[in-house]
Amino acid sequence: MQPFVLGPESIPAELVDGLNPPQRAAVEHRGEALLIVAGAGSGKTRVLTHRIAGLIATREAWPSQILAITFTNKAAAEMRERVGHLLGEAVEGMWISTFHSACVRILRREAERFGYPQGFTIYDAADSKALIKRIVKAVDAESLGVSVSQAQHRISGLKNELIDPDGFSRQADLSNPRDALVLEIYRQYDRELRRNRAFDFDDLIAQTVWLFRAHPEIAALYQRRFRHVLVDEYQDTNHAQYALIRELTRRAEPQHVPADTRIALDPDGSIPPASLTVVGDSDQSIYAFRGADIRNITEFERDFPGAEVILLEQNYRSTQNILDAANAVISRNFDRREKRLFTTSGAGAKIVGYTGYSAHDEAQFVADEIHLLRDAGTSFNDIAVFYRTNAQTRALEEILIRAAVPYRLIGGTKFYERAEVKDVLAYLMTVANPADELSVRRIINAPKRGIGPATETAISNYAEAEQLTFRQAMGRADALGLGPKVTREIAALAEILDRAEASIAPDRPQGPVPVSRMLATLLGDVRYTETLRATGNPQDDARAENVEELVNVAKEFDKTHPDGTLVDFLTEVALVAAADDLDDESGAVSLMTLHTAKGLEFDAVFLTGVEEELLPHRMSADEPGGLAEERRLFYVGITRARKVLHLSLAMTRTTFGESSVAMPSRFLQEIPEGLIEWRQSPGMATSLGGTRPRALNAHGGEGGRRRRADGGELPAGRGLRSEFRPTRENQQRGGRVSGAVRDNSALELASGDRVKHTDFGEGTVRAVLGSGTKRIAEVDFDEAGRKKLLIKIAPLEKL
DNA sequence: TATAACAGTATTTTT
DNA sequence: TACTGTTATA
Repeated sequence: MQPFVLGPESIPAELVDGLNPPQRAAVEHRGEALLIVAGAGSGKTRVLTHRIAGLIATREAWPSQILAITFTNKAAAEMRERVGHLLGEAVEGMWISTFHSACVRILRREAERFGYPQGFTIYDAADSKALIKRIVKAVDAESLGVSVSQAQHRISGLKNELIDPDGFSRQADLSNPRDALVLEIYRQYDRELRRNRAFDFDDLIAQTVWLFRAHPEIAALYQRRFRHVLVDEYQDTNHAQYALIRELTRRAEPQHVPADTRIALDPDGSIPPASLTVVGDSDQSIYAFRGADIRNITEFERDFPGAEVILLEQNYRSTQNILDAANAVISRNFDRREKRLFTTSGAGAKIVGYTGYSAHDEAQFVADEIHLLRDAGTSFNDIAVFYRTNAQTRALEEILIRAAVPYRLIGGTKFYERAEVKDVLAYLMTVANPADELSVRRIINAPKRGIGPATETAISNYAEAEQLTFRQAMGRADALGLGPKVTREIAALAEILDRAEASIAPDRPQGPVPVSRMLATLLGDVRYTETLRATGNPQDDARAENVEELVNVAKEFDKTHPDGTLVDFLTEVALVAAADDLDDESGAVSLMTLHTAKGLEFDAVFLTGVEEELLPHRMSADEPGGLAEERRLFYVGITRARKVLHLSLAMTRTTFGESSVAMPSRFLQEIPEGLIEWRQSPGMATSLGGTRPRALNAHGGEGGRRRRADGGELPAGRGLRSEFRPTRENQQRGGRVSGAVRDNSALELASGDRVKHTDFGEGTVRAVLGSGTKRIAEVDFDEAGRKKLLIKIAPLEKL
C-alpha cells in the first residue's frame, strides 16, 4: 500500500512547537539527503526524534520503513524511548539500533547465502587478538618487527577500508617484509575466521557491504524496506560504514526489484533512493584512530548532490563561560567549518582549575568538590569525572572510596571481558556454533580436566587427518589413541556439549529449553562454578559470583525475550558497549573516559589529568592529525558540562611504578584567562618556595624528568612547566608556548655525527632510522648510554 | 600436566 | 603496577 503523502505543513504542531528555526527546518525538510551539523548540546536528539515522528505522523512513512542508526545501544535505547514517547507503539516496527546490531541482524538473516550458519560466532577484540596471536607466533612475525597489536590494528584498518587480503596483496608493497608479513597474517586470519564460522567486529560491517554488492537482489530487499535512513554521530563513521549507508540508499535497479514490491516505483521500474538524514559535528570526531573518516561529513555535500545542510548552533546545555572555553579551544583546529556555540542562559560560574601535587592530591580535590556540590544540592547522578586513560581510575577510586563518594565506573575492565565470563560465553558459543574452534579450545581445559597442549594437538591432528572439525574429533575420543583418563574426559565433555545442543534444538519434541536453563545445566555438568568455589580463594569466589551474575543475565534475557534463542542472547551480549550500562538513577557519580563521555551530559563535570603526555596523549604525537583529535577530545569533555566545569591536573604522575613530573597541558592555555578561576594554578604549585611539595623534591626537583629511555618523548619539553602561567602573553602566542612545540624535523643527522642533548649530554649518532617526521636517531651518549630519540622533538643539537 | 616462582615488558581511546 | 611468558619442579 502506498503511504498517503502530505506536505510538511501538516506535521503536528506539538512536534515543531518550541523548536528554534533551524531545528524546525531540520524536522520539516524533505528531500533525498539532509546533513544536520549539530554542535554540542544543540538538541540534535530532539530534532532526530521529532523528525522521525513527523514522518510517521504525516503518514509519509510506515514505522517499518525507518532505519535509525546510533553508535551505542544506550543511544539507541534512548532514541527508541523518546520516539515511543511521541508515537506510542508505532516505534516497535522501526529499526533503531547500532551499526553493528543492524548488520548482525541482516547477516544472520542472510547467513546461508554465503555459507555461514545462522548461528555464526562474533569475536570481540580479545578473541580476535587471541587468534592473531596464534598466527603471529606461527609465522614468527614478532622477530621481524610485527607485533600482535600492530597486526591487529593493520588488519582492522584494512577491513574498515573494505580491503580484503587479495585487495591488499594487489596494493601492498610486498618488497617491504613487514607488509608481506601483515598480508600473510591477514590471509591466515581470514581463513581461520571462515573455518571457525566467525566474524570479528569489523567484519560485521564489511561483510554486509560485500553481501549487498555481490547480491544486488538482496540489497534491493533492504533498499525497498528502509525508505528513511537516519544516522547519528556521522562524524565517527568509517569507510565501511559509509559504504553501507551508500548501499542502503542506492537506487534499486529494475531487474533487482522483487516481484511483490508494492511501494511507488520510478517510471523505469526502479526503486528510488531512500532519504538519508545524517547528524554530526566534525568537532566531535574522536575516533579517527579506529578508522573514522572525517571526510564522510566534510564531503557530504559532494557525495550527495542536492543535499541540504542545516546548522544548529544554539546550545541548550551549558553556560556561556563553558561555551566560550569550548569555542576558544576548538577554534585552534584549522580546517574546520566555523561554528560558534552560543546560549541565552547567561555566563554562569567560572571554570574551576586545580593543580594537585600528585594524582592523589588531584583526586582529593575532586572528592572535596563533589561533597561541596552535593551540599549545594547537586545529586551524585548529575556529576561525572572524566579522564583520558583508564589507568587514571586507580587514584580516583582510592580517594573516592575513602571520601565516601558513591561512584560508578563506566567501562574499564568490563564484565564481559573477565576471564571467567569469557569462559562461560565460550561454552555457549561452542554450543551455538560447534565449528568455532577458538571457543572449543578455550573451554576444553576450563575447568581443569588434565587436557593440555599435547592433547589438544593430538585432537587437532586427528581432525585434520579425518577431515573433521576439532569438535567432531572430540566426539571420537576413543579413536584418538590417548590415555584412558584423558580419553574419558574428552568423551564426557563432548557428550555434555551434545546434550546442551540437543536441549535447545528448535525441532526438539518438547520444544527448546530456555537459554538460562540450558546454561545452568551445562555449568552444573562441567562443574564450573563448583570448581571455583572449592579453591577457597576469595578471588575465585568473586569469579563464581560473576558466573552466577551471567546466569542471571540469561534469566533476564529469557524473561524479556520469550522466543529468544541462544544465538540472540550471544548477539546481545557480544554487542554491549561501555556506555550501555549507565543508568541515570543509580545515585552515584559516574567515572568514565573522555571517549565514553561523548553524547552524555552532566550538571557538573570534572576533567582530570589535563597534562601534557596525557591530554594530549603522548601516543598521539606521532600520528598525523593526532593533536587535533586530542583537542577535539578535550572539547567533547568541556561541552559535556551543563553548569560547572572543573579542570584539574597533577604535578607528578605515577605510571607503572615510576613517578614522573607532569606538565600542564598546552590546551589549558587555549582557554581565555578570565574564564578560569584557579584554586591552585600550575604556577602557584611550582613556585611556592618553602612549601614546595615533597613530591617534587623527592624526585630531584627541577631536574626531575622522566627516567624512561627516550628523552625525545617529551614534546612539550622542559621550560613549559616553569614558563607556564595562563597569562595574556601566552595566549597571544597562538597557543604555542615557546619551546612547547619543538620542531627539529629539518635537522639532518648521519651516522658518526656528534650531537648534544639537553639532558643526556654529548654523544655520537650511531644510526638514523625511519623517514619524515618519524625519523629516529640512535645515539651513544658518552654519559647516559645508548638512546633512541625521535629527531623531530628531541632537544638535540648538532655539534 | 600443573603449579610456583621469576623475569620482562607494556599502557590510548572502543563499536 | 600488573599481566604475560618462561622455567624449574612436583
